Amino acid sequence: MPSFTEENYLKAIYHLSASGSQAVLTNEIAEVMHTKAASVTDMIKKLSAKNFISYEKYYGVKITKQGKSEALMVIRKHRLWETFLVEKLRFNWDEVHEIAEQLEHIQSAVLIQKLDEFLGFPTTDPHGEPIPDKHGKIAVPLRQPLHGLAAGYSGTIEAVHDSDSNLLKYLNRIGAVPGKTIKLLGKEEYDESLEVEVDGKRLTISKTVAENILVTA
Amino acid sequence: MPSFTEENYLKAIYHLSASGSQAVLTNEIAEVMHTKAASVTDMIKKLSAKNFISYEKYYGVKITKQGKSEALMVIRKHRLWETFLVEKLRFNWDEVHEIAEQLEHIQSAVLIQKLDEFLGFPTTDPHGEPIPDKHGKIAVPLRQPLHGLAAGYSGTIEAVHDSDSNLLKYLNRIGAVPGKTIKLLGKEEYDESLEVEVDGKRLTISKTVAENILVTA
DNA sequence: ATTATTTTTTAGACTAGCCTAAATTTTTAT
DNA sequence: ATAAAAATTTAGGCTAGTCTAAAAAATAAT
Repeated sequence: MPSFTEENYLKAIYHLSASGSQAVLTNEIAEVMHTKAASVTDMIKKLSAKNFISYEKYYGVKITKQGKSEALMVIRKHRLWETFLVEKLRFNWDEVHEIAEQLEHIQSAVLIQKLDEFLGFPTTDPHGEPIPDKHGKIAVPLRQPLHGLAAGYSGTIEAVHDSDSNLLKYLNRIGAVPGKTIKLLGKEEYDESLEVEVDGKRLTISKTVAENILVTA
Repeated sequence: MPSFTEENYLKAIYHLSASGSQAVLTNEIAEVMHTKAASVTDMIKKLSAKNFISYEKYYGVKITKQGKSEALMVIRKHRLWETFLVEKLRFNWDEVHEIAEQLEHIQSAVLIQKLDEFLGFPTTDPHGEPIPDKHGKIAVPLRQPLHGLAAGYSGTIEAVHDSDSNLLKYLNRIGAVPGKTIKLLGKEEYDESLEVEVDGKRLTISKTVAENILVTA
């Protein structure tokens, strides 16, 4: 059974593997884990010995089937708990990430099964991210950052990145939540900010924000 | 903020303080923590430095106001989560202890407040134990082990000790659950087993079991 | 193609929490 | 009252996870 720390590393490596199909680099892991490269090297050796990743010195890391399965279970737990917190305990969507970071490490298969059932087997979490099923199967969402849409086109908001509370508060305020239609009216060349329409209202959003809004065309 | 381990030690010391009004001994702590006396001495020093306990070498340990408050918050969380698991997730009462041992360490005051509200501000957990309120106030239950009742008298079951799954399964089977009336028909001198009546049925229970059933006269 | 820079790994050290073995203090028994 | 036994503490060592500083390898630049 992996430790809390091992689970967090696996999650990070899984996410880094998803974006960018190359091997994952030590410094990339160090960055997202807010730790130093030397610490990452140590952990890499441990995870490698447990066959969660394959590792070649100075080259990088690839996640194994077993490692992916482990990571997906942690992600499943995280997203189910987030759903619980919002749907049942009436948390706002910007308040749940930190708490779910703790809850995702609770060890009990039957707990997660019962929680899933209690929630009515949800398929997405409050930020629109797909919830892996009990076999670790996850729907591959077809979507792109709002920024990638061509001017004049509309999209449906599928998901938003969940870890920044301030971003989520802002998105909530402007009504940019999953399910909503958003129209890209135009791009400003200078700073790549976007002119958009949500809920019949026109507004300008920065490039940074646009990159965190995921839409389907 | 105390670590998981520190919280577990504090809980143990709190419980040991409650029974027996003396100072708590190193070996007593070692026993309930399933650890060695040397390890306990180390931890005692740490908890003492943080003013959760007062400590005199070779004499023993007393819990401070601050330590008691900390322990009561962990107990509050444990009992609220147990209530959640049984009431909402439909766990049996003998399956929740281990999971609550993990959940009790989740750090978020607002989570516990919202959980409490979600559960309708329960005052006792599924085993009949009182749940401390958000200020750490706990109802002092008036009760005694069934074993202490005089022959011929009846009592209402208030609570049962929660940590042994097999005991709980057995108590459930014979109907000895909180709220029920139990009558002590007689004691067997030889092995101190008890003849009792629950649900109109007569049965014999061992001394060990009787000690774990807490009744009010 | 050789030097400079960046990335990664190794070496050595630290804290938390645990252990065993030995020393010390307290308690019990004679 | 002193010896024996039990309880407790100290000393030293272990693993997990982290760090800094230095060494080694890979990449980029001249």
